[in-house]
Amino acid sequence: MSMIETMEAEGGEAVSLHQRILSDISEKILSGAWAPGHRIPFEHELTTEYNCSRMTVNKALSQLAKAGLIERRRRSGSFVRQPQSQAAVLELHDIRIEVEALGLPYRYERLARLKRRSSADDRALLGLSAPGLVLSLECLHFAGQRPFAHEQRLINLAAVAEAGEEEFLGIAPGPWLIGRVPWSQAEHRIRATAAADHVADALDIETGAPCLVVERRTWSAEHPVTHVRFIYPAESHTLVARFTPSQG
Amino acid sequence: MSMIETMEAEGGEAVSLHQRILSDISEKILSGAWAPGHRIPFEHELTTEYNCSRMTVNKALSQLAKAGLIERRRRSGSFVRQPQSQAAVLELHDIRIEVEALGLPYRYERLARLKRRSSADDRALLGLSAPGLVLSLECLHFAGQRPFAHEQRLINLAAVAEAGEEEFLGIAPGPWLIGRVPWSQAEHRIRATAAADHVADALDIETGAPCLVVERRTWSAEHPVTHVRFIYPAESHTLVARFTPSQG
DNA sequence: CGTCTCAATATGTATATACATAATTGCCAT
DNA sequence: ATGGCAATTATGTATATACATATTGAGACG
Repeated sequence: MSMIETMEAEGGEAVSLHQRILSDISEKILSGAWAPGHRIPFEHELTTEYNCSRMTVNKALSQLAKAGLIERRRRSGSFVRQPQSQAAVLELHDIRIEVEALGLPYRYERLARLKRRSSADDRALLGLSAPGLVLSLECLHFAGQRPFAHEQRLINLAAVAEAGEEEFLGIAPGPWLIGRVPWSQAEHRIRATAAADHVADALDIETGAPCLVVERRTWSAEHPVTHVRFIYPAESHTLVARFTPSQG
Repeated sequence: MSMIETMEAEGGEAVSLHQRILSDISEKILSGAWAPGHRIPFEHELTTEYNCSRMTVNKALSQLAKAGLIERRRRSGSFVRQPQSQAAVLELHDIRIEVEALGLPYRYERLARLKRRSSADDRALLGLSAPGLVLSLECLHFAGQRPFAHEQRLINLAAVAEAGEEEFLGIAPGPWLIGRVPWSQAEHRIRATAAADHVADALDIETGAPCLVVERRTWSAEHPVTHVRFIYPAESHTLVARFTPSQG
């Protein structure tokens, strides 16, 4: 009776059962169909519902528990946990606007520009699988006399061909892209780091000084568009995000 | 020959094998002993090293892969991924969950606790206008053996009187508050900084080393509830946030 | 000399089974 | 009633096994 059907689980996609259980239950929880506190079916019941072994159900539920969506109690069952995730509103920030909000004159400078075939690093940053042309840019943003942020950017020319003809001397890549490419998804990574020589020079700070790094990847309809890394000298910059719980 | 020894794996703690494999490998990666790109032993080899079945090893490695610490390639093996730990969405994050998602044992320690009348600084941080009682806490969160985050917290006792009776020895203030106080608004500030003496000591890093600072203020129905400042050693931590435009 | 095929290999997913552990239920004796 | 002691139950962890699937590497062939 062993008949491993990794695919085509009764007319579906080519997904593993494990995945299917996971998404089914996540769906029910995130959609609110199963409210916080609700007891989800016992492993035993899911076993018959999905016609699989307890191990499979158990693995999926354990993962949901680790992700914080459910809470498991021996002898009692598994329950939907209360809060829910809060969407972060970190907005695509425009450095010019930030600087001008401080009442300081904004200035932009393009340091370097290079069109090349994507390296493995480039592809990793952009999330590309196949090689192709990319545009690599390095820029500086000033607030008054002082360097405010260092920008290192990759643009996937397969997605935005016209960028290959632009020099980016008079306009920063951010505003240029926003006007041209509708983005459908973005991912931010925020961390602290010690300034490397190269960047420290550009920002006129000491090598090793703490900096805030904001990296952003943007997709347009599943196509990777650009990757950008902003480096701000510490103390000069704070990100602010506000939340209101998405109701209870 | 089945002899499930959930405990006392050759003179150790009462930890599951699964956990032990997870922390062993995480430890090697996070400490740098296994550099990015390094091929970790095949499942087959770990099977003999830990004297267990492949399923157990497989579960642990799959979890590490999901946590982003390693990358698995069929026919080639499993490799340490480049950057560092990531995880942590920019929600109301629970440090315990972050740490456990890395497969490391979580430990919490309260360093200091002080009930006092609010100073001007306290009021500024909490956003209070009138003086009153506050509870000041200092805590440390560990991932395995190493300090993971330093927490400095103020609780407005006018809003949460019961907190004054709690020692916070067995439970961290975050989870304690979440279970008790419905929050209606929160504000995050994120920046980089150089570790001050005091914090560097606690985190076991060098004074002046770059750190990521996450501050959060929380309100419940217009009443300031708490202000907390988490300090993470740089490189050990990255915030990740995903967006999809909310259309308009 | 390139390329095509095939076997070997490491991971991926699933099963059936076994025993451990914690919590609740219910029963029994006091 | 009630305090304590099983029995039951649901989850937790581990094993051995089976087959799927992707990729590498070596050998066959045009």
